[in-house]
Amino acid sequence: MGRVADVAPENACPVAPVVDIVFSRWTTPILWALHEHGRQRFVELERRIATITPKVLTQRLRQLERDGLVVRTYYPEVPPRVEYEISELGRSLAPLFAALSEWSVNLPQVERARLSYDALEEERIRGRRR
Amino acid sequence: MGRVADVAPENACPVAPVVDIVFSRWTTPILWALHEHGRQRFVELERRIATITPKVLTQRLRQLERDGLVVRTYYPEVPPRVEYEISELGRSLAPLFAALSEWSVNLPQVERARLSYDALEEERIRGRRR
DNA sequence: CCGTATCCCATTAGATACTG
DNA sequence: CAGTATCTAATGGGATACGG
Repeated sequence: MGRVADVAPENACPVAPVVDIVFSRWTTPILWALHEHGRQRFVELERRIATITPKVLTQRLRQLERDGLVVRTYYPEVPPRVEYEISELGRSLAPLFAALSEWSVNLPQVERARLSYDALEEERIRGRRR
Repeated sequence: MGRVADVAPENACPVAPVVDIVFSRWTTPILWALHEHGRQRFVELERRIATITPKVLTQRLRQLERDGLVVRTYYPEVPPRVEYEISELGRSLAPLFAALSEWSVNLPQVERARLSYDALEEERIRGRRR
């Protein structure tokens, strides 16, 4: 038996399922908005995230609701009112978001790494032309 | 001045840039593999991740290298040898990965939420047909 | 207000073949 | 071994219009 090939794909990276749930597209700003500003209506989220379209916002909110991270409450008034809030399970993500936020102190270092890499790239290309 | 509209898109969610860097597609299993099994060659990574194609693996490794999270070392031998390892900056992600790993205890709860949601959906649909 | 429906386009990934 | 090149398939998101 090999040391590598017998690792099932899903066991290769145990944190992958969590990433799929929490960091799939658009979910971070949505969860962040709900986490920071509490219970709010559809339009508020729409305005806060600004670049998101209602279609996509709906899709992602449904997904988060299905995963139990967000609670949707519908008030059958005229005009209708819908409010979204983070669930208890969603709130349990707080340490994760805190870790994420703390790591952002390293963003300048990433930026420097990129500049350095791009500079070397540029040099490599010019070297080839000679 | 509004309370919502004047928030710049990039400030709406301060952790978004970190997510883009660390949790873009395929980066999690790659960083995990390097974090868990240390310095290793291209083929080893390829075999470990199994479902990734060499093209995509190359693309993501280049991105991680450019962002300073991974270090690539080329040995001009025949046949050529290339080794990848996590950088110091990459290692600073450890607490983040730990938080992720800890949160995975909640995966069963997510699964239960999904089953519950789907059951209600099914019921709603059947209710409509009557 | 809170979405849905439809169409279209762009990015990304898979398949496959090939090279220094 | 460590990639690159090319083509194609699919997924997802934007624009727009409309409905309960």
